[in-house]
Amino acid sequence: MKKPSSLIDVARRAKVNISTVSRTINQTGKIGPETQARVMKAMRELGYKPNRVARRLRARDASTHLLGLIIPNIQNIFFADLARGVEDVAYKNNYAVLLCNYDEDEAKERFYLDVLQSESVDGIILPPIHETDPAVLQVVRNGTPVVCVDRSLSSGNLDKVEVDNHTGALRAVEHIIARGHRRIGLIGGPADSSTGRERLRGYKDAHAQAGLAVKPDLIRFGDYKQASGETIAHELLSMSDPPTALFVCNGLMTAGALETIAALGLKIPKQIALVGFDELLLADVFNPPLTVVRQPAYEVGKSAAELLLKRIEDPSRPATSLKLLPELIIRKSC
Amino acid sequence: MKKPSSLIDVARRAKVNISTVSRTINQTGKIGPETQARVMKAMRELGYKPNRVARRLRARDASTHLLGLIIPNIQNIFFADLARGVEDVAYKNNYAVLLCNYDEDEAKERFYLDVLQSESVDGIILPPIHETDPAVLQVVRNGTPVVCVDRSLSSGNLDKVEVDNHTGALRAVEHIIARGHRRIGLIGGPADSSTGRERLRGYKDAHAQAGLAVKPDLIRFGDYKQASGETIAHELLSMSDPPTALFVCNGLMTAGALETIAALGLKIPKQIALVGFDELLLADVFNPPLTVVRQPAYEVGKSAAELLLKRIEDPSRPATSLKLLPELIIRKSC
DNA sequence: TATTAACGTGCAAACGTTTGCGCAAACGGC
DNA sequence: GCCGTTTGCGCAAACGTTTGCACGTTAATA
Repeated sequence: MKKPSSLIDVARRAKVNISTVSRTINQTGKIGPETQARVMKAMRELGYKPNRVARRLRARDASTHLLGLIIPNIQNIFFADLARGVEDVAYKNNYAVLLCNYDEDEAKERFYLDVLQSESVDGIILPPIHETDPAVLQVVRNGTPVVCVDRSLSSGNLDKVEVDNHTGALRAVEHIIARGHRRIGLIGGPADSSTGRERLRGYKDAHAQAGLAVKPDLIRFGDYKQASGETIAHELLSMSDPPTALFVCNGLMTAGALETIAALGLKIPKQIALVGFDELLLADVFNPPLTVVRQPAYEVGKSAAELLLKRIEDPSRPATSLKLLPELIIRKSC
Repeated sequence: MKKPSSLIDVARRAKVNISTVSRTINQTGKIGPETQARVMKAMRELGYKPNRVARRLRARDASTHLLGLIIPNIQNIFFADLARGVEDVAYKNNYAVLLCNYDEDEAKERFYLDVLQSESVDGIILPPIHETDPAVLQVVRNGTPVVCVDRSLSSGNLDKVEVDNHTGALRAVEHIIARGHRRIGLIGGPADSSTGRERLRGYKDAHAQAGLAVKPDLIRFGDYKQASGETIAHELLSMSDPPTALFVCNGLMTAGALETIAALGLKIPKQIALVGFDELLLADVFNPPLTVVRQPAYEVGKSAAELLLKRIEDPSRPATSLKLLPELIIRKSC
């Protein structure tokens, strides 16, 4: 392992003190122009790159240009898009992002939370695993800037950016009802997640608005993974009096439900109509094209990163809460 | 920002020297059992977490339990799966991974390469942006363990794990030919990428085997993004004598090509047959179900991480080169 | 011309670890 | 009972930065 050059090497070569080198790099303090030139030259010649580790160790208050992003599952396109959003604004501002994948596993979330704090990142972006997440609260109390995305945390007034899940689900189910359906199956998110609950609320409110009773046996809760969409769709569709339409609460479960529908040989939308949450890669060229609620995933990530950067700059600013509107894209599946 | 407890705090509370604390944590050196117990107790009481930054600063040779992963595009499901593979083995071995997204942008790749070195990660996994990538070579010369995935680097004998792109493409095009097609359009990868070239070679070899001439005007090179699949498919399909089948060299471009086919109102496979590289989320429930070459993306990531861990442990071990076989999944689109 | 202020730079401490060295006490073999 | 080894632990240096303080020089003000 060849040792990279350090401040000391540069200082020696430029015949100045290391503090002078440090100051020219960071543009802090007054340095004479010719000294500055000498230092720059030495840096170029040595190919000097500041050591981020040492920098972070020393300046635990100063900005260390590292962000943490903890997401449930990178294979879920929603989070991939979100990650891209934070990545892009981070890069524009010369920040790097440490991306962790916790797979909805609480132990793993803790592990990564520890790692991120221990790496002394400037701030963390994450969807809390559930609404009272003590580990996250602890991090907040430690003073690390945190912004919640997608799901919210009940306590603490944090910066957060979410999607308006209630409205999204409401519009979707309104649309389903307008199409004449009366028995609408719900493949929901986890009951203890804010997204799952909000979407459920939208589902119920749409029923109430239309004067329809909700039938509890048509409501099931999945875990946002493909397999659960598949099995729940199967349960629902093999009822003696099955629903005529399905509202599926995320993209992966929608794919699962589609598997089941295909396996059962059902025709969409005639035999079973379907509206999904999340835009999918082939949704618009699917047969039939899928009616979905598109979440502005990229924008969520982007806004969250911008908020986090602002908070890092000014830790005392009041917490901002953004709620982005999803868009109902009406195609042919319902 | 509440200051977390350090070795010093623990040492004070346990009434020992900090070196003793360090040694009990790392199980290095002989420590008496009762001292050890006292230290453990103090650590528990203070909720002590070692500071990874300080640790890395000090022990630039010792293992710091941080891996770097640089990928072209997290929104490409292939890389998401790959990332999951490395993530999983990293987590099992108590490593965290710093995930960076360079979007096929050379400047961004440099930036992240610098960051990772500057963070003194234990090792880096990446698909080189092209075959002679000086920035990567420089990192290797510095002594940082590197394993290449997906794409290879011409020089240097590095650990690498790739997919057998030639065989994958060969089987795919053999299949297309066996279905009776003679004019096969290729929507290829970038000409300067090893994957693009290998898949092209498979395409050509399949033609040669069948005694078919390859028609240069049926061969186009995309950039692995959806838009290029869309435009190239359009070019190809609006020729006066268009191809009867398309071989599309990655998943995103396949989605793009499907957009065009849908827009043109062409029937698959009667009017245009199609085989894609990469398994897609809805491929098997698509209408018709898509014939694809499935790349073992997760396994690539997994193997790469395992290789990297081995190399970190024993830097002098001979370089291993793995080539994983893709699988042709024959469905209905060709 | 004398007093200040500003400027440019160096010195050294601090961040939280790991680790080579040293030393006292305990121990074993003769 | 003496010497050499082992055991258990402390001391202090080192990793590469940033930054408060001090100090000499020059320029501005009275």
